Amino acid sequence: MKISKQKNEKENRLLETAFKLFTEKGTKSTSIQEIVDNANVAKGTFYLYFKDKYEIRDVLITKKSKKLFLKALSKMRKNNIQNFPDQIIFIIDYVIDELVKNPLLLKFISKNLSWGVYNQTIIKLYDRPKEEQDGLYALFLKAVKENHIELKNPKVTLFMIIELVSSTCFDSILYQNPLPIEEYKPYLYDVIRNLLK
Amino acid sequence: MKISKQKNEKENRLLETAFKLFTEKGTKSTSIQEIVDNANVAKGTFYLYFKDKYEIRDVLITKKSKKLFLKALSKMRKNNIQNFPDQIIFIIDYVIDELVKNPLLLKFISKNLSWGVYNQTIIKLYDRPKEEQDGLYALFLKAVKENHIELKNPKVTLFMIIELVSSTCFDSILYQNPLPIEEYKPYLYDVIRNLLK
Amino acid sequence: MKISKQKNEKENRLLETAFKLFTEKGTKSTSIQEIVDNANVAKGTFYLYFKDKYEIRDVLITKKSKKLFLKALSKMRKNNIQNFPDQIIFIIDYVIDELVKNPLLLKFISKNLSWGVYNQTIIKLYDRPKEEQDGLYALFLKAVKENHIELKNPKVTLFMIIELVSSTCFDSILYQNPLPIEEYKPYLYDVIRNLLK
Amino acid sequence: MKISKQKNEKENRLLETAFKLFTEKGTKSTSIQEIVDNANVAKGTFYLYFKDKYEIRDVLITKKSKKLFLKALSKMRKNNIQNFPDQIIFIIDYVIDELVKNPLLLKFISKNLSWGVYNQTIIKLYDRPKEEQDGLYALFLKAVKENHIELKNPKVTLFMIIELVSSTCFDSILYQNPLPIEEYKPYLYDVIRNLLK
DNA sequence: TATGAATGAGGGTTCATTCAT
DNA sequence: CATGAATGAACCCTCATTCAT
Repeated sequence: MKISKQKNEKENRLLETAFKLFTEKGTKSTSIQEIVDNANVAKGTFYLYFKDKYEIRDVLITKKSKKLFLKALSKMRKNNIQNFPDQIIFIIDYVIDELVKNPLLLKFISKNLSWGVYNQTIIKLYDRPKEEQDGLYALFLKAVKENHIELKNPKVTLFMIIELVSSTCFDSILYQNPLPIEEYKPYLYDVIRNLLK
Repeated sequence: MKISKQKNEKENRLLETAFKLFTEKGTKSTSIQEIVDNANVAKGTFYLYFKDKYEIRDVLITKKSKKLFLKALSKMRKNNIQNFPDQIIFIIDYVIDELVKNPLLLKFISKNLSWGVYNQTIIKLYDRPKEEQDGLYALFLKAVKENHIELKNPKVTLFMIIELVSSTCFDSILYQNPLPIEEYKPYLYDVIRNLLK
Repeated sequence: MKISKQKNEKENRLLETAFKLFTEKGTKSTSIQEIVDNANVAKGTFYLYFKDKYEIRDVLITKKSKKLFLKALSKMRKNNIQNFPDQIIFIIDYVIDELVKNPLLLKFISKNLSWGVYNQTIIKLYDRPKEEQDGLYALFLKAVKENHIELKNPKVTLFMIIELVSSTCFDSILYQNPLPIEEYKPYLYDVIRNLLK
Repeated sequence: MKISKQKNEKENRLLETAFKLFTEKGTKSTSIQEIVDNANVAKGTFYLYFKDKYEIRDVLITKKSKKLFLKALSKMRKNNIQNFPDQIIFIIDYVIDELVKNPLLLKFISKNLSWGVYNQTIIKLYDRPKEEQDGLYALFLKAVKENHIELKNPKVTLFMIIELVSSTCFDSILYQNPLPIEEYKPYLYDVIRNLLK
């Protein structure tokens, strides 16, 4: 038990250090040497846990994203929001606010994902056998049905929403382009509500 | 004159070779050595024209994009399309079709641009003093006015359109996700027409 | 007793696994990690039985060679061959045939021994105090005497035979160079019979 | 011209240094780092001339062997030896004496070639289009014919001679086993003369 | 005996950049 | 303008060996 604790501790230290460095200076220009130096771990130890720099990056993206969405979902349930478009907006709003608070995370995600890939990451996030019923896409579908909303193609709609939000908010939060995020939100939510009609 | 032709010829050979290699094997794993070898040029010559690998990459993105949009605009004018939303859709449709024909270009652009950056690239494309009146944003504004279209914030609208198109079409063309591009187009154009009301 | 059986079992598992990997991918590119993984044994356990990778290799060469020659000798005795040169040829022929059947073993031996070293390995094979009378060299000497064969220097003759056989047969079996082994044998045996006159 | 001289100089310095280190401590335990350090050359320079450690080793073996045999042939011609077996013995004797004087070279060759491979290296040594008539095998054949010597299969005979000489002399020179080389020579030359009858 | 997490020296390789020609 | 040999920092990765459990 003590051993497995230590083991976990090293892995965590590597993950946290890598995240810090990746956000500060980008994945490409962070060397494994730097990661292990800052994590106070031997070089070989890195390879005990991760195949290479890109594996630790992917683990980080998945972990961080999962955490973010789980928090959003749980908050939404607590707030007892019933109306479907309101639920969607709530989740988006929550995630945006989190990213505003944590621009490093935003930068990290944005720098490591090309167009469209985040979409797949997020949708697949919960698609594990046991939790499938709770997967993001499954939840979306279920909610669409229950709220008697008619969409020509719900999958396409979800896809467009995720892409629109992620690609535009990145600019808005980090560069206030075309508007600061709080001013941009009304336009964005307007379009989303339109998409859900 | 012959000399400056030759000079230009070397630069062009470097650009074309770099483009070919970047699309085939990615920017990162293309070395300057490979570029100059394939361009039949000495290594030092590369540095006469470009600061480093990333400068030549940026020059390429801008050149290729500019060419693409200029062709789209010129085609649109020839076709004498008057109605404003039709004009927008025509340009988008033309660009998408070009990228479908040339997926290497699409892949190159997508792999070298993170969220939101393409947007800025495109908008700034023509924002040089002399051509400002013909800049993409300027053209958009002028057309909005002339067609008596009322948009709360035209800049935001243009921004959302570009981001939505670019981020979703990448997935659709390359991976048929969520739908093959031809099936996806109707949904996309529908949303765009809605945005322009 | 059960314990010592288990101990022996682990050692044997290590030996067999190492042999398999060494023949498949070479000694140098087989790591101790691979050996212990395939033997289902912990890494530390390896060091309980062998000093390093090269010790286990040497143990293997000796064990495998010893087994081969013991089998050849026992077969020869069963066949009741009396004439001395016939005995020598029989043993050589038997060993060659075994190596033809098992080219991995041949490759393993050939890749791990440089010129002349195999000779010493073989000659010393039985030179342990108690068995000296049965050592290869002792046997050879005894047989020379008993058959009233006159050799200027029996040791030199045995040495030349072993070297000639081992160095030429390797090429012949594995690469059919200068001839396939079955066509080469007559030339080889001819020379050996000449050496024994 | 000055450049190509300098270029050649670096390559030669690398070759000589590598040879020295390889003979002193073996190919495997000589690192490229050591080679370039001792040659006063940057690490990258090594890769300008050789793919890896094993390419420089092979270049060395071929160069050194070629030199050795060319010297032997030229000496033989000067000495005007006519009788064929005497010619063969002369060449072997010359090469043996050279290796006795230069045991490092012998060790280097012996440590880097497994059974039978040297044979091929030597035979192919001069088999280039223009010199084919002077190739070792061609020379052997021509001489066999001219001296009206009848051999069942000259290629096999040459093969056996080379292997017998190389594999036994290594032991004899370096370890005086089974006899010091000068005492061993008569036995060896006896067998060779027998082979050539 | 047996384990296997941790180590870190050491090796091979790449490549952007410089500079003398 | 053009060259390309030379550089050497930087990187990734492997693996034999140790040692606390």
